[in-house]
Amino acid sequence: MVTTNKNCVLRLSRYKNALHRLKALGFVKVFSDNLADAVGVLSSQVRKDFSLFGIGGNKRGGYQIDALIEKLNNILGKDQQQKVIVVGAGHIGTALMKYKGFEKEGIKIVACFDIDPAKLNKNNPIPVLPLDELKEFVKDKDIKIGIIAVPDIAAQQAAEVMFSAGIKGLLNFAPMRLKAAEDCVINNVNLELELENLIYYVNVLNKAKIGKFAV
Amino acid sequence: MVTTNKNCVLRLSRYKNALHRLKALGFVKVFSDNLADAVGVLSSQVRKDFSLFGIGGNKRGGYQIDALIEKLNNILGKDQQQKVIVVGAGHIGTALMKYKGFEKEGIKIVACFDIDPAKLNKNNPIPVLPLDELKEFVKDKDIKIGIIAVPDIAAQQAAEVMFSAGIKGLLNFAPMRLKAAEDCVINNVNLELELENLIYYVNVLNKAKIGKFAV
DNA sequence: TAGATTGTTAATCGATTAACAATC
DNA sequence: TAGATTGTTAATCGATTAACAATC
Repeated sequence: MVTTNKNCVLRLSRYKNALHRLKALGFVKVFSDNLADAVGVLSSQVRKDFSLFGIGGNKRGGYQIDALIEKLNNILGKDQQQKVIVVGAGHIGTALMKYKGFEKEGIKIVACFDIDPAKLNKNNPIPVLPLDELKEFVKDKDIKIGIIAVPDIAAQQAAEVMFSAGIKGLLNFAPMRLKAAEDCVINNVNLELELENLIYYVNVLNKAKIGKFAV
Repeated sequence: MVTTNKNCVLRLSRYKNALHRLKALGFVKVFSDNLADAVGVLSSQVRKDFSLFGIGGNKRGGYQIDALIEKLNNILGKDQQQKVIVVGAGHIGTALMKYKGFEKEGIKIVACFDIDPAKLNKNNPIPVLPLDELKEFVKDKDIKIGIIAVPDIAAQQAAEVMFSAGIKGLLNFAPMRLKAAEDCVINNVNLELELENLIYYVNVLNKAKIGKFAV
């Protein structure tokens, strides 16, 4: 079997975004070379990625942008609106509910759940409901994707409630590794880790520079 | 020169976090094997990572947890508090300012900057100041790390203001690639991309399952 | 000492890049 | 047709894993 690694799928998203920009500029077809430039990879990488997903172009004619966008949208599940729930109506959960960027990507946060009665609000545009109601809601609406925005201590339990309700993919903002149920995927967004990593590289660059002047 | 890749540095953070947990459980020393279990890698990976950074243990005696934490903290720049600024006092910027998780990692958001006068607030525990004041503030306080939490259209300009003020590392929440200044690092947190990627894998798993039953 | 663990070297694995035949 | 571009195969590169000598 052919291996389609995670980076490859991430690149598909980037190609898709670049294609939208190129289309907006009036382009109708594109070569692997153009797309490579737009995304910052090599053209052979583009062609390789496409061939892994069975996406073909025309020898000497490149790729039709519209058809290409459609194929990528299909692969990435963007041909239908994706409903997502959030667990945790704290600062991050609330920011995500209010964030406008998801809409244009066909992603809609349809509800938030919390255990704190003070945070509940049925009448919000995106309702904030008691965690008890999660299971029924998710089953009813056949939701597959959830976001964890609770404190780390509550995260594993939140994950288990979500898995038992039928959620298959989690985006986890709690700074800890969660155990995934069979057949489920977890992507982690660990802000502390990102900043810590950034600090390391800034320090390294800084030391390299000081070293350069000193030597 | 030895290559210390990005994954390796991320693992150092994970080792450090695992060591804190082990220490809290009363352990004083640890073997590469234990640490590997705790983080979910192989013991040879742990020893390799340590050797890349010149961290040694005792043959047959493992590693002293306290000494190891100290070395990792030193490498990761955690021996001093790291001051960070945020640009953009929107939903995400505000959530980050209120987020409690950074403190225990020695990361402190010291100010936020925005162009919208309505968002300014000098008297906040974390003041929200006009973008005009960023440069002086950053130079004065010798801040090296910044977070971009503005809409994508404003992100590149925000980055340039920050670079020109002396910021060397950016955590970028705007869903677009930014051009980094020489000697600067950018880590991207692209929420749309994370969700899109998650949706792909959930669909793949789902199709695989249906396939399994159908065949 | 015997047994266990490190530190390093060699082997493997997987992803990226280069090369080029096919062909439009 | 000649030239350009795809699609695929082979080469390279880098990271992970395995193996094992050194040694506590």
